[in-house]
Amino acid sequence: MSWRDANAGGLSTGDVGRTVTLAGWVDRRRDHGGLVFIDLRDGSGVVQLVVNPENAPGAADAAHALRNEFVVQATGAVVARAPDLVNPNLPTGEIEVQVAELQVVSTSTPLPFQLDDENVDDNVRMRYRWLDLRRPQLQRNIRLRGQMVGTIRRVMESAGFVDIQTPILWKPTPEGARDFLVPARLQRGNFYALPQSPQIAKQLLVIANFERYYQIAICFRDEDLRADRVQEITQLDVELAFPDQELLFALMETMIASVWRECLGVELETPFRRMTFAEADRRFGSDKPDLRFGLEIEDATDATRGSGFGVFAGADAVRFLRAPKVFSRAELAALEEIAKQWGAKGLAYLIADESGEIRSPIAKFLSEAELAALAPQPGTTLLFAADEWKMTSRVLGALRTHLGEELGLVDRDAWSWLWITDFPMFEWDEDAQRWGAVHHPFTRPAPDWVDRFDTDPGHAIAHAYDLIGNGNELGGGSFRIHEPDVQARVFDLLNLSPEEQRSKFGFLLDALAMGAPPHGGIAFGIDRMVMVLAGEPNLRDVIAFPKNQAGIDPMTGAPSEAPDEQLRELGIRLAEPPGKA
RNA sequence: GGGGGCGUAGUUCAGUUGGUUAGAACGCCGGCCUGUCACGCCGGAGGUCGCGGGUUCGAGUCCCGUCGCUCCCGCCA
Repeated sequence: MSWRDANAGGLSTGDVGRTVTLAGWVDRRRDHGGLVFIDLRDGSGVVQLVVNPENAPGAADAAHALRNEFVVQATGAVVARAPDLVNPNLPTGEIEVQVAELQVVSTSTPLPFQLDDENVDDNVRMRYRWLDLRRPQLQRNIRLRGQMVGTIRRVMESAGFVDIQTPILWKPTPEGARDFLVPARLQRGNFYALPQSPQIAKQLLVIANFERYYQIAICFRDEDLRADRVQEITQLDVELAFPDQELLFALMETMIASVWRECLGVELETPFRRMTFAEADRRFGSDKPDLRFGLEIEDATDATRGSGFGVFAGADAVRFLRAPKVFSRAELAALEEIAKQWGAKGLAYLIADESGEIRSPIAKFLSEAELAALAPQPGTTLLFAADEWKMTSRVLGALRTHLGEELGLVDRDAWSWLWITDFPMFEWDEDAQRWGAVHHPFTRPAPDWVDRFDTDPGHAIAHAYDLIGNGNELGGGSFRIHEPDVQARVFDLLNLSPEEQRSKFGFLLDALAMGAPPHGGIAFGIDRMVMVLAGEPNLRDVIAFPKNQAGIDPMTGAPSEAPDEQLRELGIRLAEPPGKA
């Protein structure tokens, strides 16, 4: 006997007259005392079962006892509904199944929350994730994710990339995110680390003559969490020998376009737009601008050089956004809060109301010429940041993103794809008092910087790129250093002593010295890609079994304390009693 | 490490200037119901108001502390 010979959601008027056996979950039961209606749900959708005690008394008895989420098996004839009984809200609403036999396969206790309740606390949902996952929205997200990964694999395979797994137990890395450490029982006192990315492993594979490598890899970072940040992320990791940027970009655009075509039926326009980091910073105050709306940053530094407003006159940069709205006092206060959160000292504004009248606490300090240069149009508010250039970018970039959402400027039907190129290579780390790599220390300088990046690290440009989708950093990569001496010079600049270079990256330097081809690649955040694909604001809703913001899995209770015996075996003694850090 | 928000029934929430027995909806349980599709109608059960302390004749409400969750900043090569 088979459990079923049809899918609930797959039935249509073409099946009328067929006798089918279905199995699935009771989505809802409407018991009229005599007639009982059951919405039967399986992975394909929902269909209405009708149980009539006159035709099937046994089935009717079973039907009265049904509750939500019971698992049932039903056999009956597919019939067309009378025209006045058609349910236009249900894809299978033109038909129903007249039940002849009905079996309860499995019962359910009362549910901790209603599956159709959109607003249940995340932790309750995660605690009972198997229920949460039954909701149509999560079904869609998780199935979309599987479909996306399938598409990616097909595209990568057909382009000649070889899928190679790299170790989960790897070597702790000195730079980058905090490692998840794993005690090594066989080497007491020593630790593996879970990989933050297969970066070095994939470089070694290409050096090993696998000229096109890819992997769907899980990467671990022990950092604080956000709505769009989790500890274990899934990456599409790609590397190729003898790289050509045009080739790589085209391959990745094909991959993305295939995903959007096959998963959403959307044709993306390729090639994607490109912009240098400097241009993105200047126009949008961001290295991941959302181009589904305009609202570009304007520069008033020169116009306010001799301003009567001291803050403007003395600032390294004066830049502003021209928001298409006359904000209220309360709204301006809220915007200033956001600006301050991002590091601004304040948020100067200049309102031109509908009649063109200027309202601004700073207007009285501004000359006619300054006002003319700012050219405020009626019905707008100019929002100013006056600070060091970097801070004005940061603040106005954040405000721009906020206003894009808040004022409904974002075109919801559009897809914004953008390559950002020519990133700076190094960044001065104020705390550590040394240079740090913007991308990672294996990133190659741009061709005209290879010889001199260490003489002017503040201006050196890296051969690195990001792919931005709807304002999200979905992918990032670079060309790598394949010359041991160049790699050593980067390590020197990053203040790694020769001894550290040897102990931490000796194997990489050795490999680079034994016939390393030029190589480069890219990695995409699969989770974020699904998030953008599905239009989900929360990363946890595209992950089957996520953890909460404290890194706890409310379902399993992980992480949990280790028994003393286990710790002894590992040679570990807790310096402090278990608890929060 | 820091800032904002939240914490009342299984779930989502309301709860007035501090005042008698803390409410609603959904869910759950029982009964009725042969065309519903968020079925309907009648009845019922269900609460350590996160926890601890304080003020008060009296605290869900005010004060202090604490814990948890969430969003954000730092951090995330």
